[in-house]
Amino acid sequence: MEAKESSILDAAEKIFAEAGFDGAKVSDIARAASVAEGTVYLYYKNKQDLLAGVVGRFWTQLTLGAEEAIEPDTTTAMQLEQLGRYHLQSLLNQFEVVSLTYRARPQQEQDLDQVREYVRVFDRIMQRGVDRGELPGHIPIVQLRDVFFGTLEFSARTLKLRERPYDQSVVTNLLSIMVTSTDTPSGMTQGAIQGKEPSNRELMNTLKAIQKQLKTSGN
Amino acid sequence: MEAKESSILDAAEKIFAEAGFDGAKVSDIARAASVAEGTVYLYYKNKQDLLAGVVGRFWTQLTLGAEEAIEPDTTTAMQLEQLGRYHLQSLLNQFEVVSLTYRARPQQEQDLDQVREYVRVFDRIMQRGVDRGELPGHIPIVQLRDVFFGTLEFSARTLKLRERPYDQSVVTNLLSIMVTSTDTPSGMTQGAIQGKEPSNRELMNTLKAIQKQLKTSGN
DNA sequence: TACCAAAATGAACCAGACTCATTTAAAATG
DNA sequence: CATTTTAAATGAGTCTGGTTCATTTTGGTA
Repeated sequence: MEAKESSILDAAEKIFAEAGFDGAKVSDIARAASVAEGTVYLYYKNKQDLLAGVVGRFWTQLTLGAEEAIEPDTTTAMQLEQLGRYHLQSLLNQFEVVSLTYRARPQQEQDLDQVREYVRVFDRIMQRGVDRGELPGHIPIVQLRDVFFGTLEFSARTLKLRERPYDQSVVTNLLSIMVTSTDTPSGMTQGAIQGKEPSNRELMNTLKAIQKQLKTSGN
Repeated sequence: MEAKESSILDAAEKIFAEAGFDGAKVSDIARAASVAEGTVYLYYKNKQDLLAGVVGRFWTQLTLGAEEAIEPDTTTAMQLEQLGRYHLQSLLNQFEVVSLTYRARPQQEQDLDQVREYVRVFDRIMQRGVDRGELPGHIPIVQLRDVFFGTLEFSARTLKLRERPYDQSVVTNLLSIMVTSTDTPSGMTQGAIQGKEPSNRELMNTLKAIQKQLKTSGN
């Protein structure tokens, strides 16, 4: 039975989430899945592996959701904002599962390929942004990725800690510094420049210049 | 004996670092500290608590080091850069211990007051920066804090994962987006504007204007 | 209905965290 | 110093909970 495996995962997720990795007993998980203790080990090598299963599934689903949450035909800034919202919201909604990620085998190991997969969603958006000239390219994408996910994850923790709900401004502000313009809604389409407003591209260039300016002004 | 407690901590740090929390046996730690197993429990309620001790001490020392690493009489940008360098370097040097932090009782609990203490170093720098008008104040410090620490922590992981050494550009780039000008060395003193260069303050204002511009241009 | 392989079971096993009755060391007392 | 008192340290034994595996159950096939 295929369904049994996923029923075990469901149970594990539930128990892990409410008791933490150490607090969760395999016997409890087995009971919650209406299965004998030994059966769990038919599907997962050990408790650690079971955790990896739960966490892996979470990130896989997250990837699917992210791809849905992003409109393919909008600006990079907009896409980033969509991903940012989605990501922060997910972190908050499933905070316990996310925390478990850190219990899952310290880095390395292809245990968490799914996380890597998820991260690619971001990379694709950024690469496209650079190609379209919508992003100041002076900071490598890899670094921006750490800014993006690092910030959101820490923000989520902060919000949880203070028992605050989802806060849109976190995303907005993050993007304001990453792209130096963000919450520009859908209206801001590529070619369309309206009225006497300087184009975003122009502003972006000015900005770039200013930044260079600032960078060399000291010393 | 006071020294015994710290000798236990030393042993624990060593064993935890090389075997991870689950892999480390209390008996090994005891042996490494030349102490009977029961003695460990005289000083620490349980293994978890022992871990908290190790991690706590680490952050306390980090705080001390940070305060040393920061020149009190320089610009905010400079101080941030100093803290950034110091932080990233420490994360890399003591990566294993840092990772253990996440095993130490999921948030809440005053278990990790020491971390909170450390974070204040950042807050003080920022608050001073705002007071002196050296920072664009439109993003709350709390959020910038998450940007700062979140980014650096994720960057450290990335570097470790790719087996790369300390990379100064991470800090520089981070600050370039946070302060919109950073690696301005000590020369950039408050009042001193030299030559025909526009002052940083001026540039900052222009920037702010542009950002507002961009923010409203769409829609 | 009889047979077989795969799936499931749970009692038994065992590692390792934690306890506590006993021993050893240190301080206080006279 | 000898003696009592108090504190610190010990490690054998307890106990919890993850993991194994001989046995049973299930589901399909001849």
